[in-house]
Amino acid sequence: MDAFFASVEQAANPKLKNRPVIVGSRTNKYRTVVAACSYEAKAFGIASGMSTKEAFRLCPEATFVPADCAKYIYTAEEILRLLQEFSPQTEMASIDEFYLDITGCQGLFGSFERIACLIKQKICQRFGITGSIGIAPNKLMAKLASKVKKPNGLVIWEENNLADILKNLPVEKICGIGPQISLKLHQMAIFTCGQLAQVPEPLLLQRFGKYGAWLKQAARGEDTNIVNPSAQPDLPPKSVGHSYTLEKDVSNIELIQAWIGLLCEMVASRLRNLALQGSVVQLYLRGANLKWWSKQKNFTDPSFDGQCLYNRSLMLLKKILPQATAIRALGITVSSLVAANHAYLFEQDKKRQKLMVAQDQINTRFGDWVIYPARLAVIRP
DNA sequence: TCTGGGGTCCTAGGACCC
DNA sequence: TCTGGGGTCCTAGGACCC
Repeated sequence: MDAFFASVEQAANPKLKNRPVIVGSRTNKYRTVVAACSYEAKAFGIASGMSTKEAFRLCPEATFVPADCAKYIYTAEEILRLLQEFSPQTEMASIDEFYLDITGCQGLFGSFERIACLIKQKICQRFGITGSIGIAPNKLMAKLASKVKKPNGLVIWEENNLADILKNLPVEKICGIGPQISLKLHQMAIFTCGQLAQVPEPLLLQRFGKYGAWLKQAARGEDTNIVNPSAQPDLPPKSVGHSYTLEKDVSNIELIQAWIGLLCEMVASRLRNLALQGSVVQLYLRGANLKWWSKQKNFTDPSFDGQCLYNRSLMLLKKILPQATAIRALGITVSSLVAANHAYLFEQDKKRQKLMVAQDQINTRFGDWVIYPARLAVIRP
């Protein structure tokens, strides 16, 4: 999808149409970055990942819209259903990316090009937004092709043209080659996929480990991944976390603890909602100097109780705190997730379980965090 | 004047076991 | 007193994605 979050907001609110729109994180308007921006905003030089401060410097008249993830997830799932009418082999790869295996679908809908046009037309009619489509022999190349002509593009690559297309393509255009890998490749005087494809595999294996074999394949436009309809985002997650950048750097230990407590409650309530619990707790802190510290520990006994996660986090905090002074941001992630177990032996655990259920019910009914543990009151006045 | 928040996967080194 | 070879688990950290 093109500028997905911003496009959805523009489609939902006519006042935003044809205007520069910046979608940013809901929690904090000032210390945040651009999650998505409309093409009208891109014309000012605004891009995803840029700090909102910089974005407003480039375009003071841009409209800021806090991200409304529920709206985007709903739209994405509706788009998925629409795409499934064209091929059952449809995979939702992220909130705004989909893969369709349309092998053999020509009999039903016509040529590949016609299928793509139909899809674009239906999405536009139904949601008032546009997407860009790439058609190629595999997922890696289709994704690349889809980015060539944004927005509202359609690019078709044939197998026998791939070598020509890749010959002068910068390596960093390939999905999976990020800033660090491309820097290393540049240092080896490798700048294009054509050059990368010529490098002897043993050299790549030596420099990049098993990743080297993948690099060589990718540079040749090869990709063995198949469109996997079961790889839907509703598979249970492997970790659940929350992080938060504070309005101002904080040195007061009680405030830091309270923020950790709130994040633990947020993570715990999501775990309960997913019917999961986790034994590994990771605490990470970011200092005023932007340096990160993190500690994790496996507590073996999994939990979805905010109080328990909080106590565990404080043990980790003790190990980090001597190195950190003023804190800019903090985060909690729980992993090693297993299905939640509600069979409690002891009366106190049964009571605690009832308390958590009540807390979740109240917060679901009356809004997030109308009720929370009293120790968080210092940051939730 | 400072770059958020949600994830996944991989590697390396150390502790520990047989 | 010194020692190999196989393995698992834990923790830290890096790299990537949207």
